[in-house]
Amino acid sequence: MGTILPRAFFDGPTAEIARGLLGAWIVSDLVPGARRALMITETEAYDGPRDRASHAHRGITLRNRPMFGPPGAFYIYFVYGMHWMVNVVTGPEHYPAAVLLRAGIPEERAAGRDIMPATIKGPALLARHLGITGRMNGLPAEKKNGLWFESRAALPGYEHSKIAASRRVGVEYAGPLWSARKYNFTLLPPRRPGA
DNA sequence: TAAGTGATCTCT
DNA sequence: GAGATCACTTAA
Repeated sequence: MGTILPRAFFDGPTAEIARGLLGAWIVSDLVPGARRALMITETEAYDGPRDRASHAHRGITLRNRPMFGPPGAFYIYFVYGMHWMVNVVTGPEHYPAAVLLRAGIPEERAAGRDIMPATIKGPALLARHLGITGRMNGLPAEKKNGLWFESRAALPGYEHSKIAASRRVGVEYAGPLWSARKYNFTLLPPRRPGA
């Protein structure tokens, strides 16, 4: 059990929150019969109206509206006719920004193994693993909504993990300046597997 | 490397 | 209303 991250956690600079979420957990009661949790290992920041990689760059629309709303809510959208993407909204209300959740380690595979735990890698796979669909769009991350964030003790081997910052994935359309921005954050795995 | 898939957005 | 695009995944 961990401490639930309050809404205030998300009311700050987006890149900072994207880093802060690494090693934190997202917990879901959305899959019938089993609580699922992932330790977050990869995030991306989409920060403000000038970020040309962000859906909010061209102003508010029906789809991106949650990005303009209060921090700590989910922004979830559908792409390529089959995939759900999960973001959590950051920054002050009316400032469009969010953090995309791209990868995590499932707790059931992480516990008590001496092998390297398998990572759920890719935003659509992460969403599917946690049973997340568009019905969570715009809702705050709270336990009563079945999807929330927790701070917990680090997984074995991850106690002193470093963070790598690199370019965001799949945003070439944003042009050289914004696609080169190092807004992708990855929690580096331990040198040796397990603990 | 390319197909699959359909909502969304931008232009007519 | 039409056409292009897409913060991806999987099979080859």
